[in-house]
Amino acid sequence: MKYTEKLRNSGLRPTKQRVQICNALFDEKKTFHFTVKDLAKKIQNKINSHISLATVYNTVHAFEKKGYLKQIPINSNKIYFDTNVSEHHHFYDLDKNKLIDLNKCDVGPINIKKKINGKKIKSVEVLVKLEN
Amino acid sequence: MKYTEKLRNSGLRPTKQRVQICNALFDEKKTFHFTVKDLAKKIQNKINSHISLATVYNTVHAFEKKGYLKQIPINSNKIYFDTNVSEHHHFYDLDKNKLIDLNKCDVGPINIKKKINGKKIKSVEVLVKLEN
DNA sequence: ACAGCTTTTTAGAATCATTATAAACTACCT
DNA sequence: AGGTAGTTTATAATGATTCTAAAAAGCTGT
Ligand SMILES: [Mn+2]
Ligand SMILES: [Mn+2]
Ligand SMILES: [Zn+2]
Ligand SMILES: [Zn+2]
Repeated sequence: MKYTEKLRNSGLRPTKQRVQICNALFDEKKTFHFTVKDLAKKIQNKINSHISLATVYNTVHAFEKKGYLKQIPINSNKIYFDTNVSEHHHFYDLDKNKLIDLNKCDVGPINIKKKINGKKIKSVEVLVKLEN
Repeated sequence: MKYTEKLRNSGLRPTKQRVQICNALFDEKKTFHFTVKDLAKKIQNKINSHISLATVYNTVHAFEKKGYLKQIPINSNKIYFDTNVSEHHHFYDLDKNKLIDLNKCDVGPINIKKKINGKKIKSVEVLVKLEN
């Protein structure tokens, strides 16, 4: 199987559900943005067995912890995830309510001048809000 | 009253509740970050009358629409607001779960190279995640 | 001050995303 | 195959936010 090793290597048992979620997430030609609800629906349409919503939540969080997915910082009461885990940024179209990728090369280098004692920078993410 | 004109000028009737919310938000020496629940609690402690949580929600949203407050882009299922409406950015301390201001001058100029047809940029916000 | 009209406040209910529970099931090891 | 720890599941619980519709308050003209 395509994803059994990936899962096993990060200490996650390659269950049928996890492999199906991997298929939905990582088989696509293009990376994409999603909420857990979106993803669960997508999987139901793809396969004809049912995966519990709780399992999709659990798995998405496990994958995020392993770095297979990341969350997108945005002010919403829903959490948006990204299958593109490379360093990149986002446009947020306020009218269509849609996220659009900004590759790292689409944004000039970002220089954080302030330091916080004893803390190190884990990530730097830019959100560019768009209107008409 | 200190805030009646401000409210009236933006088409909001200066009710007792709105003025009290203004006091809690804008009388502080320093700007701050909050959730609506936080703010409601702060107000209850300050005054000894009660303001409905729904009113605090309504008012915070009205103020945001008028530009007196802004939301902070962060991946959380709670919405964080900021009384600092100037162009600035944020550190997010992942361990303490706390937001820290980055003044505009703490971050070098940000150059967005990509354009989206027919859209204009409303804001550019940076979130810098910190870990130990 | 008062009537008439509009906006606002309010308690409570409804909604919706997310997390917790704990029993049934499955993968893995020997 | 049997034992054990990890996983899935339906369902309940939680918690933030929004909705509702009736009561209260603000405003304008008299
Ligand atoms: Mn992406
Ligand atoms: Mn601030
Ligand atoms: Zn992205
Ligand atoms: Zn701030």
